[in-house]
Amino acid sequence: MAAAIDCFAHHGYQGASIDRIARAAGVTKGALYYHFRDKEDLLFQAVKDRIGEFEKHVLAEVSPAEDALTSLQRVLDACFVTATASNHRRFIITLMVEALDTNPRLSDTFRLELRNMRGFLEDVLRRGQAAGTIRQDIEASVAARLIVATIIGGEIQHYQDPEQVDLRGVLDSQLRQLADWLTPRHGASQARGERVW
Amino acid sequence: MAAAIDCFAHHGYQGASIDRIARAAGVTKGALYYHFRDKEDLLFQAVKDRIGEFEKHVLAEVSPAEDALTSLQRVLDACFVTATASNHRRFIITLMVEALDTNPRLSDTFRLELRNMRGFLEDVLRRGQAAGTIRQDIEASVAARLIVATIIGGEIQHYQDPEQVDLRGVLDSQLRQLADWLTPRHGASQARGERVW
Amino acid sequence: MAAAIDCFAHHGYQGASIDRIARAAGVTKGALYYHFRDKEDLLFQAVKDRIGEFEKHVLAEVSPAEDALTSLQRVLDACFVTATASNHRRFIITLMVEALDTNPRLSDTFRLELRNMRGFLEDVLRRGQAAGTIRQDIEASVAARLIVATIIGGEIQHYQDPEQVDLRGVLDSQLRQLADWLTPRHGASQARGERVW
Amino acid sequence: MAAAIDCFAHHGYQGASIDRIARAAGVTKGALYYHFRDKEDLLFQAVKDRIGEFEKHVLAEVSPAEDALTSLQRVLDACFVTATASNHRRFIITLMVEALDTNPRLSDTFRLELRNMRGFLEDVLRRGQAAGTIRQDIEASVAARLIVATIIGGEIQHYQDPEQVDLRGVLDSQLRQLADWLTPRHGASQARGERVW
DNA sequence: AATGAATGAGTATTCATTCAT
DNA sequence: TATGAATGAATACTCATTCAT
Repeated sequence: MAAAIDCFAHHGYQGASIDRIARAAGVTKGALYYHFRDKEDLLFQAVKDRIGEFEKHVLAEVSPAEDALTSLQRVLDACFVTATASNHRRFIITLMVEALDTNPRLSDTFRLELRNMRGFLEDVLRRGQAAGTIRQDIEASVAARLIVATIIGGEIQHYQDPEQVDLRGVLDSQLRQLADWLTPRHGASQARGERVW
Repeated sequence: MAAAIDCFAHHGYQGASIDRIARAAGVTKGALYYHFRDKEDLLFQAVKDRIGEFEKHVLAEVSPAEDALTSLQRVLDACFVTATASNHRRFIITLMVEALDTNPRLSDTFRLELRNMRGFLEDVLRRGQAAGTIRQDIEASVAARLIVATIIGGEIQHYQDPEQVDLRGVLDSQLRQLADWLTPRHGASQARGERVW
Repeated sequence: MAAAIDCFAHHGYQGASIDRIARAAGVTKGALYYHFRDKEDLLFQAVKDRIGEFEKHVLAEVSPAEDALTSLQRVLDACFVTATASNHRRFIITLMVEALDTNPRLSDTFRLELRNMRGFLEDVLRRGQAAGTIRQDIEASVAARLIVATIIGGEIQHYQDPEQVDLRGVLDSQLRQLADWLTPRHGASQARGERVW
Repeated sequence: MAAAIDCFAHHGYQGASIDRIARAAGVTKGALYYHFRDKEDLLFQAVKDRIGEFEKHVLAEVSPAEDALTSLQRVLDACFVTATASNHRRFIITLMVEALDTNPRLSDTFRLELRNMRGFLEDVLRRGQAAGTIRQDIEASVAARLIVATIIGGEIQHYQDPEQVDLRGVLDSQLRQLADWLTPRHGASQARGERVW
């Protein structure tokens, strides 16, 4: 399975041949087919495995009690760890893009995962708004989309150009930007309580 | 060529067979091989074509004289147009992710393009800082990375889940966020002129 | 196609590998796949070809004007020729039995062919009855079934055991039996005109 | 073994995978290989089992003392029972045709069985001729071949097209035809004792 | 007596590429 | 310029068989 994830992460679904995966795993193709129904099954098991692991990681780190910005930091840290320690974020991003039009069932899985992630962030932000640590005039769902966008876009830039784009740096600056933007101000529009988002 | 771009955009490089491209183009495989050395050549011509077109589009729209935020809006609009009118942004994003490990030469091309784009945005921001319309305490290069990240991440979320993620909406909210964040404040830290980014 | 028919006739559908057929035909597998969509397509083309040829042969030999028994002889002769000169009857019988449960579409084709053949014989017999050369008390449809049964059964015995079962001899004796049985008698039951079949 | 016979009967030898047989039998492949040397061994045991059972059935039903036509009826009845109650006739016919060229050893077995059957029928007919209930001018061996032919041909038509070809009906009409044909006449040629068969 | 895991040769099929015409 | 036929290597997958346990 580890070998499969590695191959999928680097070559994509179509590019990772069963032959290569088997060789990487040090077994024969027959052995793979004994454990997995077909290539798609292998892929799905791998995807489920990794998504589950990521969600577990996030849920373990983020406690509902704490401050919204701290929670945000925890999520970004989880992304960093799973993106660098294992190659598992890359695995997911590579396959998500490849699946867009080619594999509806896989695409469904990823769509659901991103929805979950946006939903999770939305909750965090709403709790922050209730606690008064997050601006009221920002729509949580819109902000969640922006956060997810920056994470994905940052990761891709990093994979593309590790020399110029340091993932840690991107995530840190992103967090500072978000803190800057999400924290209540003491200016005029805020005082009037208008919702501009 | 249009047929090739379409096939590549939807099925990726590996998934788009010469046969399918030829059929989509209404010619035979032999005809393709008369005009292009091989599949990779076809891909490169397609990529060059589209990247060039996008850059032309942006450069035509953005005039160096105007306000930084207006320029930013122009860039986002260009992204929107090329992402929806043709499928050419999707073509680029799909192939960029697929190429990451599998095609170094193609990956180089995309790396260069993203560097260009970040450089372009950096220039715009720096001009804004010089004109005083953009906060001084933000590092232009870091902000450029964030902008590119949100664009790419927003697009991917949109392709993934068009029902829940409306590209126009994402880009608009992104522009408002950037305006909010990049515009000079009249608070304390700003006054002191510290650079926190 | 000739090579394919030969392979199918001797090894059956499952036993005839594309590899073997291609080698027998002196081309590569790719060439086969250029001309036929898949193995089943190749089989169907072959079956259609041979069934059509057999039917043409029979229809060319049998003129509606002539005596019923002469027509019968012509049909049996056609079976003999196509069973020995080419291997095409064997091809059909082998595949018909193999297809029984495994290939519904092919089985349908064969079902239709046997129905055609029974229908054809029925017509011949009915014309004989109308002309008074065939007993009235025999139901044409039942007799048609018996005739087809003896042909198929005779062929199979011949393929099974060519030393002991000479196809020519079986068909000849069969014709004599049929003549003996189908020709009107001058005995009692016949005089009374009862239909016992 | 029952599961194997069932699988072989429906899918043929090549089409019945060890896996499927094992699953149908509710055991693992390993268990099969403990009891049978290989797939061919399994097949041979199954064939021997069924052929033996059929012969026992026939011999138990047919007593040498009785009338030839009654014996014939008994044989046809045995065919009917073993063809419908179990699927064992079908098993034999399917495999017999498949084995023709592909499995010489199996083909030998079937050749022997058909020879036995023809020999058995020949004996019955000869006894009938000795007793005067069967026409003298028919060669017993030729008639035996015809009888076997009609049985096999009738069965195949029935398996092929159960809606149009009712096995019971075919066998009944066949028996009546045989009775009609084999019974001594009181006409001219018969009186002269010529052998036309 | 039986299992579960594994093997390796084989199967149908695809696909980038070539080439005579 | 373009086609149609062909190639050969690669691909996903199957299956009879083996074997340690």
